[in-house]
Amino acid sequence: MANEIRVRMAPSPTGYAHIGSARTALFNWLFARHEGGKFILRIEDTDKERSKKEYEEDLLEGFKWMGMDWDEFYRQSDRMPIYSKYIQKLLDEDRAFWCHHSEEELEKERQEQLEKKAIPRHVCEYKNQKSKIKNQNEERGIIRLVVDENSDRKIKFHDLIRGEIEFEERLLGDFSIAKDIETPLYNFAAVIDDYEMEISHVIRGEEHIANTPRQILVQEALGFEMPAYAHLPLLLGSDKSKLSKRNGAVSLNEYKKMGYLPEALANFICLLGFTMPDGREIVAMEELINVFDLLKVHKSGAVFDMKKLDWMNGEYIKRLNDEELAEKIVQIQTQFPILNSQFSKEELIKVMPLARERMKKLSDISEFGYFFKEPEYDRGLLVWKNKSFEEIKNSLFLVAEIVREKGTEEKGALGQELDSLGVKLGDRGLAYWPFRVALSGLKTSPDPVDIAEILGKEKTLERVKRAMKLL
RNA sequence: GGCGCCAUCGUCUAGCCUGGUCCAGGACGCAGGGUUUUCAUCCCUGUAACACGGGUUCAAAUCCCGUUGGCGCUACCA
Repeated sequence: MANEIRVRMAPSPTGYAHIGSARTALFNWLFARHEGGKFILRIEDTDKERSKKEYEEDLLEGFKWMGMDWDEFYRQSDRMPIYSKYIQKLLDEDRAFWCHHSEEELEKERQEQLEKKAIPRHVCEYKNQKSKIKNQNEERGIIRLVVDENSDRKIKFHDLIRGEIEFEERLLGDFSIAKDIETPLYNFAAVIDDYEMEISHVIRGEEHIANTPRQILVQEALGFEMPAYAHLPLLLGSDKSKLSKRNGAVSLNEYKKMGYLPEALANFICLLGFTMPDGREIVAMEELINVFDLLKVHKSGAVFDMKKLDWMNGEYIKRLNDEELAEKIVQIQTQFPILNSQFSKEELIKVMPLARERMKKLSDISEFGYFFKEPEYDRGLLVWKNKSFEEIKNSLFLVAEIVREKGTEEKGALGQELDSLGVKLGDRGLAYWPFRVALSGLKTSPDPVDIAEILGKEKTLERVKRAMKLL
């Protein structure tokens, strides 16, 4: 039991699930599964003002969508009595004290320190009068941990990814651990939870490195053992700053809406921080679990490149068969409509062979609306190179005759006839282009013979006639 | 400002620990070409990087020191 690997993802429900938290969760999960340990999900909702149930559900849904499962689940808000017990203990032992400075006073002190270029810390005079004030809880204040401002000790810890990291204890000051007996602050609650849940490895984002010495001090005050630490590199926006709503950290839901496959997204995110030993890039989660190694996680931040995500998503789409791809499109259509026209799954399946290799995202199916609805287009589009309307009309007329005679079922036969028509007209494009535009209404689309096969003889003929009328 | 983390093509990275096989390899992107009625797919070619300066060494992307730069933290948020 003592040696069991236990890791935790501790998201705060103060916003929608986004790429950054998904990556942290994924690495925790990967490590736990690789080691045969436990993955614990803990919702850090002590900030009552900002935490929302709605966000929590989004987080849970997002993680599940990405394929993660968890072995244990907690909410900090359900554990308040536990924190109170420890806060009281620290207070009783004079390891912590009530600070009665107002926020204005603290803010003023901070400003002065900044101006004087002094150490930005709060060394509180109340810690020396603690016995006098101890019982006046009704007086407005905050609870701080006693930290030796004259210490010459360095607080050290070993980071699995970065090696030894150290901070000077005296620079910390008497930092806050709780607003009151009932309300713990992050650096305190996190330590208590990690201890109580017997977390063996704390794997989190690099932005938490600076919090670590404070948490170690709390551990020491309470006599807890230090867990192993691993700080993941940051995920960056294209401006190289931490990925946030402003530079593109859209919520997981947005990616779902855009038609990214969870497998592709998860695969891509994992590559932003970890490289397969053999260098492969398209890898299933199961394989990643097998070879995952925290020690090989990268140190420097990685820019989230949407273009490469698109490529990878396209690769995943290409690996799906007609039935599977159609099913995924139908699913997303019911939640976030991506196609204006009505269609049945059977019709969709027939379109898949043509659409698949042209799609990067599921929502790209919207470019194939002409399979389900007559296209609208300008008649000028029907014109191939510098040919006249008469020539185009004639070409269409001959194409219609071929379709009437050969039907659309046998692509080979239809294609052959079109080829010889091309020879007859002295220009293959003259045979193909108007036909293709008549069917799709677009200047770029699949081969008209392929479109005709899916549309069927009747609809194909209708569209060719309609085009001729336009000319 | 203080403290900390990081530093190879535009981007993701391999190589660095155990110096020579690296005038630095792969992927995305981009450019050009081939196939082709257009597009996509596919194939081929090209593009482009060891942040800088010192050292150590016969030899440095790799080891050491310094500089610069980027980012993070610096809350009665997490």
